[in-house]
Amino acid sequence: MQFEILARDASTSARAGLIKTAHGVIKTPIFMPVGTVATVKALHHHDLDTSVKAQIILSNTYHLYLRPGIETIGKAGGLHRFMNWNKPLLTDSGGYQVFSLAHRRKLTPDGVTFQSHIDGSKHFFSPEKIIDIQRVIGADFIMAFDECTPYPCDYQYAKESMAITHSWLTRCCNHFDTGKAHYGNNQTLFPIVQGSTYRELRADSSRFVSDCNREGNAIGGLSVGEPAQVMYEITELVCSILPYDKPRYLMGVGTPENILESIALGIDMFDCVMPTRNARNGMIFTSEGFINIRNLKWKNDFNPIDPSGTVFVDQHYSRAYLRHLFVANEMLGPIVATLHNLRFYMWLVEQAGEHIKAGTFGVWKKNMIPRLSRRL
RNA sequence: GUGGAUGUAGCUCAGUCGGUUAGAGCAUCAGAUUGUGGUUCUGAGGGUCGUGGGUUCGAAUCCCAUCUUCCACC
Repeated sequence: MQFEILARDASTSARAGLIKTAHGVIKTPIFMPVGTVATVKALHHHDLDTSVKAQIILSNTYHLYLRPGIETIGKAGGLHRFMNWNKPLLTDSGGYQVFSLAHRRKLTPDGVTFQSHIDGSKHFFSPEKIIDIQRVIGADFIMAFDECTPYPCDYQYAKESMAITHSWLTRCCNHFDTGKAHYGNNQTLFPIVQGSTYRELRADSSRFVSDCNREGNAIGGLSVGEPAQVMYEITELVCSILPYDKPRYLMGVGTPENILESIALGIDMFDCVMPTRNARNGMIFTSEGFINIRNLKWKNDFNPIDPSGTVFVDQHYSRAYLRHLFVANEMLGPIVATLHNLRFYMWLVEQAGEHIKAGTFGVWKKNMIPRLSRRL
């Protein structure tokens, strides 16, 4: 993996660049659609590629490990071949899922025992095992095993949790460095900064992560319920410590507003379920605000879904029709909404990149923020 | 015509021995959703208990009349 910064904004810490991987080049800042179980729900690959213009998608170690199982992924020749997606992939380590989904989990310094949310079967994840699994999956970007602390989180717990995450990180790096990729293409391991909302812990964790000297770094444990202002303050602090010349990935963020604000703080990579999950529940994000397409006020609105949208469904279908699809519980509703929302998110980060290169990012962002967060 | 059954929210139905402000599912309306358990989750509006009398401290509930719908038999 190689990272090149092409331009930086004068009025903020935003930057635009390129990440080169074995499966293609990614323009940053980038939004990565979430495809938890080796599918971006509601879309087939052709639309994801040519309509959404996704450059990289994210999948999940915990989910793939439980189903279909690592043996199947290995026999397929890795996840790229299994799902026939030839662009870059990133896998989350499963740290987040073990704590948000699994039952009866038990955390020890060695790792985590837990029961599957699918069938209750018992499993054990250690840093070494998570690396081994992600080697078999074979994504271009793989994540260290961590604990994502909840919010609020008391200081003592956050400190102890961070210490465990750091020890796991050291083991992840050692195991990663003594192994090699299975399918000939290089993989890169991103460590994750934790430390909850405590500046002192976040600074410690940022230094620890920086000292791992990996090709890129991630920030975890944010957007878990804390006020947006707290998230921005922590992100700013962490970005001031993480190396400037490596990609920074803010995990799990966020709303369109969150993304623009975080780009301004120096973040290059994002992933979030919001555009896809909310699409399936009828929430449409646009450059003029967001709409709940199920609302009665759209019943006889025959205007395009998004007049300024950049994907064919935006002009091809009316709001009244999309509302009808949702009210009738037709599967085309979530398909159209997901296609729209993901393309909007991609458009948003593409625009951010263009404005950074043109030197107009600060003004553009200031103009966009109040429009993005209003309800239509 | 006779006998039986039926009637409670927009729909389908609960409602105990007569006892607090008559409930549920669906539908409607609105809200939520941040490293995806999402056809999900939360909330709201909606009632002359067919109608009219009666008994009772108190009736969706018991009694009488009447109307509706359905079934059976003449």
